[in-house]
Amino acid sequence: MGTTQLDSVPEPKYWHLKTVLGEALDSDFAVGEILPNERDLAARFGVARATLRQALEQLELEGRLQRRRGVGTTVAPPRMGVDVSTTEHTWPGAGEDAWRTVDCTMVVPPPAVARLLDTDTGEETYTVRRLRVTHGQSVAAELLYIPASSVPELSAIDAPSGPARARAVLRELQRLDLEGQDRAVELGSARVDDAKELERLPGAPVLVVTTRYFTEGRTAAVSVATYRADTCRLTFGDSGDLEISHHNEERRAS
Amino acid sequence: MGTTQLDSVPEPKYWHLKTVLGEALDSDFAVGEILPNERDLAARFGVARATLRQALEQLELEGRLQRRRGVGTTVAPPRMGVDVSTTEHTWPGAGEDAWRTVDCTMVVPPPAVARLLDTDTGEETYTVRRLRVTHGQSVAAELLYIPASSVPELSAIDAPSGPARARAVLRELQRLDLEGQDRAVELGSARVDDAKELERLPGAPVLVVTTRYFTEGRTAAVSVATYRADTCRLTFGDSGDLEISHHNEERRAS
DNA sequence: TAGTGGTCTAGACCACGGT
DNA sequence: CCGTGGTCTAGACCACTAA
Repeated sequence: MGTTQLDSVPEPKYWHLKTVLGEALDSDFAVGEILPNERDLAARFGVARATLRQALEQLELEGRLQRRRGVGTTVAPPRMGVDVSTTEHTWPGAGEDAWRTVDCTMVVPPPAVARLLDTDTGEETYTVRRLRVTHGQSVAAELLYIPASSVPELSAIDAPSGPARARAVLRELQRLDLEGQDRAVELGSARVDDAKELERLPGAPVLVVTTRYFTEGRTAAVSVATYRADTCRLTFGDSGDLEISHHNEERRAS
Repeated sequence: MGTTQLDSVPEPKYWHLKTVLGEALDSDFAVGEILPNERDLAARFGVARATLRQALEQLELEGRLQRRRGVGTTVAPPRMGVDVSTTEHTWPGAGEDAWRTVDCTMVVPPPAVARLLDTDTGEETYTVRRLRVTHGQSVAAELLYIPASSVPELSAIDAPSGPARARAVLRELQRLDLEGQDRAVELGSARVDDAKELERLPGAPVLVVTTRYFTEGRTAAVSVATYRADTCRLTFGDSGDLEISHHNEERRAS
């Protein structure tokens, strides 16, 4: 008889639903296929729509579903691997990387960034906006903060904004010796401006990659890049094409 | 009068709530302090409890709050930096790293892992369970999959499980030449067993770090480590002690 | 036992995308 | 215009923790 799992800890409905739906996605649906709408699905499973939505939210968080208002819920393709390795010791914008430079403004960086830059809080920095596009999709939005002291040659010119200015700042950066960089990844939620660039709703889960660029023993620039957490897998190294599934298999001892 | 924000796109209540609460956290609360309970807060802001909860969920996702059933909602400390840099070319378990080895079982790896290992689907592998503890907190749970072919010396022994067995497998691994490793990070939700180890509810957001260990041109082992996304910031490099805030400041052009 | 957060319901209305 | 997902409500009960 073996100790058959006592239902001493009954599984929440949405959790069970998520499992069932996940299995259905594996067996009965193709990538891109649209699911029945939420009201129908809820009725079919005999739960309230809010409960069904809780399950769908989890599956979306795991990158298995994509939901768009006014359209419907579709089966998401596997996450794409996005290389964020730090091996190449280059400044941002060097060579032709995957980033599209959008514009440049003078901005007072958030306190946390100011702390990294070791500038006075309230001091403005050049702030370059860039977008990372891969396979025709916007996967990340970045803000690059560069204190004026890092690019002294630029201080004379007056018009401190616009795409041309952005490229000028990047060009000026590359004249410095890049001594190193370090990187951190954490979970965040998309600010309204990032959300718009990434074609997501505000608050959507994102992976925030913070990079410090060092030169002459100090921090010359700080980049805060927000990657779509639903569609991206960040890779460090030469494994951009490996495929990680999103299944939630339980451990099965032999 | 300046162009006062037309409410052409009215902000959702929960989003506005999140902003207000976030500011209150900065100014009026200390780390560890407990907030009023959800029913009181909802009443105070004149919204339904579900709406308030949506705001709290976002703040928790950003690592600013911690909620525990039966206890209350507290202000979370800043996320801790956890080093996951790949620079040290060592096998897992070498030296004294931050991992605590728990046990070892024979498990059929999930298909995605089997694909990385290039084993037959359905083939069992040694599976070592480890826990990463930092500052007295469990921050990550790992499953290390090692095909029997990677540690041929072990195949004779019979008892294939237990902590002693786990250490034996790791010891055997370190006799191999580690030629390289690569790493990927993506968002996931905690499986029930990981959730228990991490003292979180099932489905809690986690950062999944997948590492491949190479030897002799093939993949000798694959590690799948799930880190608590609420309390951890993964660092790559020597920046373990830098502090990134979780604020959602908007860009303010000068 | 009292109080907390977690789950669930059955409605309602809104914002958006396509027809 | 209709159908979709997104937001919101006002309840209810459950699971957990601590006194």
